[in-house]
Formats: sequence, structure tokens, C-alpha cells
Amino acid sequence: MTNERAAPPTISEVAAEAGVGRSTAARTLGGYGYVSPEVRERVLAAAERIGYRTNALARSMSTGVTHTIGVIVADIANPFFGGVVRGISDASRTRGFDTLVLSTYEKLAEEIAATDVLIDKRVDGMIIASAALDPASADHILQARSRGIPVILVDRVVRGLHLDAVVIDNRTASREAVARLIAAGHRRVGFVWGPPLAERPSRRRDFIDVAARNLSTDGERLQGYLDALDDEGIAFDPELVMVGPKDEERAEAEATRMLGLADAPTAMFCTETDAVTGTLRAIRAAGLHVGSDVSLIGFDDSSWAAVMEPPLTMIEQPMLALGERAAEALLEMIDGGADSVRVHTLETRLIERASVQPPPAARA
Amino acid sequence: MTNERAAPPTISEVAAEAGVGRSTAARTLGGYGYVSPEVRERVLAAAERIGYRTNALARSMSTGVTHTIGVIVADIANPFFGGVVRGISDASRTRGFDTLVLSTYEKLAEEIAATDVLIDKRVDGMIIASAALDPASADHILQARSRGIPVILVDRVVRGLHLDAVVIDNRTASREAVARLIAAGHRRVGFVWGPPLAERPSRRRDFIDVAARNLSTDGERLQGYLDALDDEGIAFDPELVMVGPKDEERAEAEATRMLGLADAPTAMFCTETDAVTGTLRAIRAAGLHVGSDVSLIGFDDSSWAAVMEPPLTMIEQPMLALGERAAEALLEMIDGGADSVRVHTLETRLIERASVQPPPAARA
DNA sequence: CTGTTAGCGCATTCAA
DNA sequence: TTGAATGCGCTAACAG
Repeated sequence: MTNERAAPPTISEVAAEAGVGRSTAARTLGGYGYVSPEVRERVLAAAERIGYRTNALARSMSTGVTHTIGVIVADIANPFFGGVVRGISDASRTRGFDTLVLSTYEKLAEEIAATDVLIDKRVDGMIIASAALDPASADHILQARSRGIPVILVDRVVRGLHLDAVVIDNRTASREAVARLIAAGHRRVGFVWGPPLAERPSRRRDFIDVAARNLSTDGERLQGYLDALDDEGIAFDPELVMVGPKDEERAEAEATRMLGLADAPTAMFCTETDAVTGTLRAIRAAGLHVGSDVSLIGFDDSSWAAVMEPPLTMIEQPMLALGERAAEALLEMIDGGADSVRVHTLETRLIERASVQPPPAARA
Repeated sequence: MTNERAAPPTISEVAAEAGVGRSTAARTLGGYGYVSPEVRERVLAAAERIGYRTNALARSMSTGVTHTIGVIVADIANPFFGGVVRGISDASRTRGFDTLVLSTYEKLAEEIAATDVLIDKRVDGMIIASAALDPASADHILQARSRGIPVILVDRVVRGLHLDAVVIDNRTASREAVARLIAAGHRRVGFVWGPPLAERPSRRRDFIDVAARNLSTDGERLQGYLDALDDEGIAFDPELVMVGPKDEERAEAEATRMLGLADAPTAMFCTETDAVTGTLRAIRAAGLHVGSDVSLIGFDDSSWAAVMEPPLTMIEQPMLALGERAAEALLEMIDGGADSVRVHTLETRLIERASVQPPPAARA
């Protein structure tokens, strides 16, 4: 009961069954050219009878279009990218396009291999959340572009690369969140999920350099943090930013370190979900309470954040919209439109709940 | 700087550039047949020079295999499916297969359309988390199978359909979780995320019927709940199971209703993430506390569950493993192996944290 | 070991 | 309006 693998019926067989020429059958089945109503019916009936299904491969072979778009993200299991991919596939599906999704786990080599796969499979376009930090490491993207394949970046831009992109304004979102913390009275706010550096720089400008060379999202978020501090004339303290690998364990360790400082932060700004949970663990382990002891704002709202005790103030990213817009922009390029390079910036939203309170000292 | 869309270099062009015959070039580029080392080098160099990339479509056209597997799930943005899909793509990628993912949002019509797309694109196999409740509504799956396309079900089985599948033992997982609650002293435990029924049945056997006709996962979880009650001789109370649409709002409303009962439940068993957050909202709104006032166990552990106050006792599903196993099983079928139908059942794990406490009355 | 010859299934001229 | 002939780029016998 397995692989009988009987060759699928072809247009020729339908033609024979209907008693017409191949091209006549092809025209009615392919929905192009002229066919008399009667013949049309006959062909359709014959196709139905023998269970004909068009061979998209053969069609792509002669038309040159596959009606599939390639998507490259860091990790499809990450809720953020899951949302983006959903937005992309929903938007493209309604236009008759399917999506081939590849995860890179932030490894450039994987990303390069992924673009090769997509090129080989002749996708009509690609949407990439690239791990490339500069033009020099984005050669594979230019490669695709030079082959005439429309490409649009999503979530992150590659600095110095003149390409279409759909992103959010990370710097502003971050700046506003930290400003909110400062407005509540905090002067010492920790930054969790910092630069992936082995050692902590001591000078402020080193951090700015790092931010400028880092993944655009991470860099902009750090820059926004710095902006907010500047706005209020608060001194930057290197000790208050996390360094090291970007994972929950490290976030917890760094948050714990900060909380143990003589002049400990009274608020924490976390730039990613795992940074939030890691920080939460650290706060609890230190015997402190969110809100009353240490305020917190994090990136990427989720239904969990709303049921925490206390409910967490979070920055909501329009994941679905990011994907939808990226898909729409890409399809437009595929249709031959939009020649100029454009960067679409979508709005984020600071959802205020109860994790931001005045610092302990200011209360009393 | 847009669609120059210069026709990509073909094998013939490489052959010309290298000064050899088409097939010789094809052999070295395709990695089959014999080619002398010297000629081989020459061809490779020529290919490199003119930027040749194999056309996977043309190759598939003549070999009959696309090296891509189709995946159909309810919603790629759902963390559970995101994990499953990641498992699938990771496992298949290492074997040279890519994945085409389609979401159905639990709508059978979408699922049927999705299988058609996959058939048309000639995927080498499919992995489906079907929304079909019985063989009668799973005709599209049999259709694919009869065309010789390997299919393997994941997460849920279609009762009465003799197909390979990779699932977890929902009934047992559920039974053990509820047993844990009962062991802590609870006699009244609410079941959140029940049958999608408009009205609540009054007889126990109606619930069993519903469970048997429902989505296999949901049905088995309800059945496991019933089993646990039976094991301890606890009477089943229809009022303690949620009915209606399966969404967070409804979960909250139903949990609120139960908590307002004269003989309110002292523990809640939630079969999905949104059921957990909805229930948590209800508990808080009622001015109660998780653990001390009402115990809770839910399905699908996440890093958030561990940082809740108190940390939540949850059932962990091996999402990645489900995907990996499904992919492995499918690839085995594609390789022509495994003729017999097999159902792989993976282990779940009850992660005990602090949301399960003795009921208030039993304390004092 | 290499080159020639046929298809794969469809879309697309071009005649009829 | 319909059908016969070509070609898409590659693999796969086949003969040289």
C-alpha cells in the first residue's frame, strides 16, 4: 500500500481522454487562450475523471516563475519570527504565493547556504532578516539581487546596504521606554541583552561604536538607551549594561551582578523576551519584587506578560504587520513596480502595566 | 537597478565556456557519472567564472524528486507549532530537504487547499497536523497517499485513519497531571479548554462522546481528566468543564464562572497556553492567588511559566522532537523504507513547580 | 571517459 | 477556435 508512485496524469492524457489536442487541453487547464465552451467542459470533465493536477514544476519551467517566495529568519521557533513568518505567508498566500522558510540561527554561513538554496529553487523573491553586520558580509544578498531576484529585508537592516526594508524604529522605541523609567524617578537603569562582547568596555564611546557595528536592532536599542540617558543628563555607567552571549542564563547572571552592585539599578530595561525572563529570575533570586523594588520594561509583549504579578509594562512589536508589509512590498517588486529603494518603518507601542513604579528610595 | 532578469547561466553555457560537451559538464556539476579529474577542474572553474547555479526546477523535472517536503499545521505563529516546524526543518535540512509550510487556522477547507498546493508543487512528502475529525473528512490526505506521496501525521491522529503518526500520549499526560492535583487533596478540579460546544451537556457520557469525536488531542486530554477522576472515585461535574470557542477570552470567562460556583473548584487543569493565561486572569480578577487559593497545572511549558509568581507546574511537550521524528519517519518512507504503519508516541514531562498546593480547606 | 540523443510536462508561437 | 511543433534546463540511457 506504499509507493505505487504511478506517474501522475499529464495534460496529454487529459487531452486523449477528452479527445482533443494537447494544446487545447493545456489552454483550458492553464486558463489561457481561447477554447469553445463545449470543448472546455469536455476537457474539464476528463481532467476531473482521471484526477489531473497541474504540475507546477513543469509550469515554472516554461514560465520562469515559481510563485514561491523564500524567507530567511534566525529561528522559526522564536515567537517573534513566528509572527513575522505568519504575516508573510498570510499575505502572500492570498496572492497565490507559497513560502519556503529557512532558519539560520544567526549564523552567516547558514544564511549564505540558505540564499543559495533559494536561488537554486528559483524563488520569485526573498525576504531576509539578515545576520550580516555590514555590506562586506552581505555579498550573498547582493548576489541574489544581481541575478534579478527581488529582495527585501525585514526586522533588521544591513547598515550601508541600499536595500528595501520593513522595520520598526528600535532606537525611538527604546528611548521612550527608558524615558518612561526615568520619568518614574529612576536614575540607575540596567540594560539587559547588551553587546555580545567578551569584556566590558570602560568608555562610553566604545559602547557607541559597538552599537553601530552590532545587529541593527540590538545596536539601535542600545543607542536609544543612551539617548534617553542623555536627554535627562544622566551619567552612563558601563557596569549597568550586560555583555556576553545573548541567552537567558547570561541575562540572569548579568542582572544578578547588577543587582548586587553597591549602587544597584532600581530599574531594568530588557531588549528581548529571554532577557526579560532571565532578569525576572535574577530579581526573584535576589529576594526583590518587580515594581516595588525594581521596575522593568521589556521588548516583545505576549499574553504571559499581562498575567505576571505584577503585570509587565512591555513594548509591543507589530510582528504580523512586519511580515505582511514585507510580503506586499516584495510582491510589488515582483510585479515589476517600485524601483526606488524604500524603508518602511512600522509603529511600536508601549503597553503600560504595573511593572514601572517609582524607585524605593523616592517613595517612603 | 531592478529586474535585468538576465537569464541565469545554464549547463550548456558552462560547457561552452569549458570547451566540453553538455553532458560532461552536467555530470561534473550534477555530481554523477565519470569525469576525468582534469576536465572536472576545468568545468568547475568555468562554472565558477560565469556564476553558474544549478536549476533545481529543471533537475526536479527530470528526476521526479524536489527535495522539499510540505508541512501543514494550524498556525505557524503558535509557539507549539513553531517548535514542531523547527524540528522538522532542522532534521530535513541536514538531509538536503527544504520545507514548504502552510497554515490552516484549523479550517478544513484551507487544509484541503494546502494539500493541493503541495501536490501541485510535487513535494516528496508531507507532514500534517490535521484538523480532520474523521476519515470522511480526511479524503484529501488519502488522495495524496493514493498518488504515492508519503504522508505522516504529527501532533494529532485522525481516528479511524490508518496512517503513520508522531504524537504524544495526551490521555496519559492529562491523567497524570490531574492525578497530581487530586493527590494534593483536590476533589473539585476545573477543566479549561473543553469541547467547542454551544451548550453544556448534562450527562457524563455526552462528554465522552464529544471527546471521542473531537480533535484527537483535545479529546484525549478530556478523557484523561475523566480517567483521573474515575481512578479516585471522584464524581464528574459538568459544570467544571469549559465549553465554547477555544480562545483566551472564553477561557477567562469560563474559569470565572467556575470560580463563582457555590462549590467552586480548588484546582484548575488547563490544556493549552491560552487556557492558562485566561485562567490566570480569572483567578486574579476573583481576588484569589494561584497555589494558595487555587492550584493549577497547564499544558505547554515555556520560560514564562517558570518565572510566574508562583512558578507554574506545567506539562512539557517535546515539540522539537515531535518535528524531528516526523521528519525522520517521513524521509525513511521517501527512501522507500518502512512499509508498515507506525505510530510513534513521545514522552511528555510533568514539571513540578509551585502552583500545586493542598486546597485551602485542607490546610488551616 | 565523453558526447549525442531523448525525453520530463507544460506554455507558447504559428499555421490551419 | 484548434492542433502541431519548439523550447525551458536538466538527467539519463546510449553509443563512440
